[in-house]
Amino acid sequence: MQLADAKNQFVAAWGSFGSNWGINRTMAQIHAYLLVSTQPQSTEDIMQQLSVSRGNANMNIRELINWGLVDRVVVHGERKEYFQAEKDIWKVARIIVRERKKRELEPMLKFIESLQQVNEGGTEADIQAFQQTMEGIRKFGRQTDQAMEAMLKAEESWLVSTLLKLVK
Amino acid sequence: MQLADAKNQFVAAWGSFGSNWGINRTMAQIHAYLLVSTQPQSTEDIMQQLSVSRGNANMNIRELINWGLVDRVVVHGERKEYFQAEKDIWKVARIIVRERKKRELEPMLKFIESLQQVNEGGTEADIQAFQQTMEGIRKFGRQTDQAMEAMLKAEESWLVSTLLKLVK
DNA sequence: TTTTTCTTTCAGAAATAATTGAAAGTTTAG
DNA sequence: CTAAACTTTCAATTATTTCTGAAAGAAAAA
Repeated sequence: MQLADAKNQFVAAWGSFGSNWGINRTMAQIHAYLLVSTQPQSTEDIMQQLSVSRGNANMNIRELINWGLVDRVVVHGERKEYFQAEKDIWKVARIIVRERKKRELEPMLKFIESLQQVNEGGTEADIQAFQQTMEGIRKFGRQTDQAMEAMLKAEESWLVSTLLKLVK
Repeated sequence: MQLADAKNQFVAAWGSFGSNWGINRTMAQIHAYLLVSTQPQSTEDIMQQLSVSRGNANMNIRELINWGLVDRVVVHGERKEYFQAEKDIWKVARIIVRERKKRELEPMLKFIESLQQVNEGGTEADIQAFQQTMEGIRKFGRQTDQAMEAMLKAEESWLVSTLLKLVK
């Protein structure tokens, strides 16, 4: 199999994988493209390789930098900006977990907790049922939060080395 | 706080939370609505409460049943179908993990593995760099897959009780 | 069988999200 | 300072996803 074909397939697949998870296609594709580029790439390179406009490229590169998945790098003697992706997949995963935890999980948990203050507008039993449903979600959310926290602090091998033992 | 308000807020929030994760808004809202309903609800109920069309309601209910998150139930003496959601959040989480693992993670892993067969079209170093990137993703994917497998088999408390120890 | 009740389908419409590209803004070089 | 090189912005356009509602299909009742 040809290297160039494999890279193209990877970029396309990463794009559609991303959109299944609420990440826009172009952002995921740029990330994939930088992951399989050996050299830092310019905006022009990205526009040309992925056939996207300058505005689109700029916006999504910026968002990737924002997440901490991509860095600007200076290429000696060149004026324009170049970009490269973090290649260590474990670091990438940690960044994504950290960001989604902060941006989505934590606000959701606060919200659920605020809903537990219900105290009128229904029978005792109805209120209790609602509170229990919220409590289930809250507990699960807290556990997920703690698990993510653990992952962020743990070593690369945390998952398998400990969980496999657990299953046995 | 009023019970009815809390329920409405929950439905709305769950809908927008879902769309951040690639789940369509109405599907998430129907799920949320059934989660906070004490009685099984009919299609009519759902249409009315969420202000959605019959087609939309039908389609998303079916998809929820497909995932295993919602069941059809027979209400004594009634002809039409009623629906209720699984209320145990841990069961819900397991179902979602199982389905996404099957639908997305496993196919992605197969695909990445297929890309590791690259063997021409670049310098030795370039090919190696690509293969290493793929290997990183593959390893991470395999570990995630195993962790999910562990979760599916483990008890409710698997996350915290074991991972917190790990962090210390 | 015929009617009634309920469920499913799907083409078109509406809503939402992503993208373009030209213009404005910024930075560096001369 | 002025021009050139590069980056950012954003209104308008395009693409994608979701939703509607009427019609067709199915199942139960009469």
